[in-house]
Amino acid sequence: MPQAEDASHPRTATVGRVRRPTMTDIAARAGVSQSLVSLVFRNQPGASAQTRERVFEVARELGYHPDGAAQLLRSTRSRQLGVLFTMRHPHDVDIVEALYPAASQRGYTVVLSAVVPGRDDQQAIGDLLRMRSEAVIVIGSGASPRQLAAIAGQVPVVDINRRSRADGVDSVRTAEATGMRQAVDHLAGLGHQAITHVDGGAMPGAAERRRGYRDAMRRHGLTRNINILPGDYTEEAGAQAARDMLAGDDLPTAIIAGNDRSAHGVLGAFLRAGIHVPGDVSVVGYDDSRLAQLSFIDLTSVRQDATDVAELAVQAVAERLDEGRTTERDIVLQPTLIVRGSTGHARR
Amino acid sequence: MPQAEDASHPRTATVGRVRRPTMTDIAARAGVSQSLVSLVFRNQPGASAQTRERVFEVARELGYHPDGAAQLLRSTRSRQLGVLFTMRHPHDVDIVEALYPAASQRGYTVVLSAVVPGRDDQQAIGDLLRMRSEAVIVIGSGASPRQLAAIAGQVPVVDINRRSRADGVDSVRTAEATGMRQAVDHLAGLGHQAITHVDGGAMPGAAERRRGYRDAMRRHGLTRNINILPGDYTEEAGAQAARDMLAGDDLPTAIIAGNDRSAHGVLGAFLRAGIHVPGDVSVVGYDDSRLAQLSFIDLTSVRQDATDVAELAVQAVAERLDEGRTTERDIVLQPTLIVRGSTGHARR
DNA sequence: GTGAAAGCGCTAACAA
DNA sequence: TTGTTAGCGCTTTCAC
Repeated sequence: MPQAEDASHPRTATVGRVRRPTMTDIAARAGVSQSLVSLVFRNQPGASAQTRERVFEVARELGYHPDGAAQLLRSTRSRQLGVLFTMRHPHDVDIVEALYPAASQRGYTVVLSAVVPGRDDQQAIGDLLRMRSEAVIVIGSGASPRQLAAIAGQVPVVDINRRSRADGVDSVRTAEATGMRQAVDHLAGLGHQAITHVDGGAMPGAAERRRGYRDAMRRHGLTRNINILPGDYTEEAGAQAARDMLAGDDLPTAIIAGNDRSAHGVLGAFLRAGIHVPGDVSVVGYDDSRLAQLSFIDLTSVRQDATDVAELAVQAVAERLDEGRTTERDIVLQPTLIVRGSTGHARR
Repeated sequence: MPQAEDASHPRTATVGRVRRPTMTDIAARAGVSQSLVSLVFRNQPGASAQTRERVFEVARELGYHPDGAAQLLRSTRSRQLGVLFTMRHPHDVDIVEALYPAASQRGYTVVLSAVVPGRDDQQAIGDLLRMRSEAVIVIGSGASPRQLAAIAGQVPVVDINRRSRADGVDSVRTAEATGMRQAVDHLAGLGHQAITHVDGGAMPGAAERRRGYRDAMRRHGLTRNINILPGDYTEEAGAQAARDMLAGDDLPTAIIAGNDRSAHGVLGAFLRAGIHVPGDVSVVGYDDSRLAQLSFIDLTSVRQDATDVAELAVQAVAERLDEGRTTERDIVLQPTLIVRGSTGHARR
């Protein structure tokens, strides 16, 4: 965790940056004390309207920007929430976007740290802690329970879309089983029996969705029709699964993909092969991301509301930070099936 | 710019966070001075191997994380590059990802700030400056030249995918005209004459692509076939344009979309309508993003290499920060047409 | 309504 | 090889 840094790029350099104006500069120019300037910016009582105006005016003249490092250093609280994310999944992006207003509502600020090829969870989390994040919100990352537990020892952690199996880690997720049941119910109601699931492998929530699919199929007496194809939440996995189905002689009448991206791949591969959706095969996605909502995709999908997820995640964090909760919470949302044009009556 | 903050969420709170271990804590426990600990972490010469080891050991015991705020405050340089981005466009995401290694190569670190609904460029930039970003890299944002020029007065700014029209702002972009010419050449070579362009409206690079399309068409003696449909780089705009074409009686034999997302919409709407690509109509995208590369989309696209763009952007910044360049640079990359399965001989 | 002063956790120059 | 010292730009008492 503590790691020596590369010393080849010195922090002090010859060229570097010019000095930015400070509160002291403003104070000098406005003819007041630096502490008064601080007070004004913090909107605290104790300065005359005239002084306030003068301070703002000088600040504007000087092009002043508050120095976050100094604020952070001096303050006991940072009120910053660290967000760990990848930019791969549209639904994750929706959650990140929704976190801004959710955090802001409770007086928190968001700090982003991306996991990208060549920059793993560990580094991304390190950055977040270095920046004094008071909590870490993890969105669909590959961080292990062990890793998360280690962070949770330092700051509250919320794992999104995955049941937390680590001590001190809260989780916000949807009732995957319910979502899958809704999907299967919907399809069964349309007369489908041969319903195949393209799963998400080891991705967050995939195991629960798989289980939910199995249970729902059994409940409908479709045990013998249970069919799970391996996938990983990507378009290519969905497309590959679709091609495999086409290559076999057992094309199901309906497919439930592990997520929307996978469904997109299934849809694309089918359309290319001249298979009509939903005429020949019905397709259901999961997440109800932007992708599902596109008019030419028009995908029936299990909706996980990004706004709700974001708000509950921030709430979980706030409960720990502001209200002193110390026990784990596993927050489960109820998903809703959004029926669109990719599902219809079973063929024949 | 200088703005009073909301005082309702105090920086100091009752519950908040526990104290994190500091260098002083490590020093005390390891029986050395705090400055020696600092020296060890900075990997500077002047500490015995034994001391180093002891310091690291204690740090691990204590779960020490360096305090970025303090480092930042104390250091003359932050070596942080602020990146302004939205998460909407796959190509932008590719650039963000590529910026990490590019920055790291030159000893810089990346700080992200997202523009999302309800959080405009101004706020996102403010955050970046507050965090002591030494430069701002702007990716396909809606920030006005005026805004960018204002920031450029404080720190170097690189505008990606858009020709900088602001003082002190560098830009990194591809030769849009060349890209469009390659696309038109390719299509003309396949016998296409009725080549329509679905443009990107006011989006970055769209005007140049439009112009490039017109010029290329003229060069091929296809002036009378010039046809530009309004768009905005989104799937829905592409889909709408496709539907409009289908509704008319003038379906072109080829379409060049403003970007891959738009092409995706065109493709989707056509496929839905039973139009075969490339049998009936050829489609070309722009960006060569992940989307274009998907096997079931397989889109011929004008490639803008994200890695190159990222490296040149960081280079431009480094030239200003480390080498003292003060004049503007407009860096133009040559794009390459990547031919895939969405283009073929003109019908009839 | 205003100012002086202390100190957040570090870096960096200097002394020992 | 190690320790001392002085801030970085702010927030936050506590005096005036």
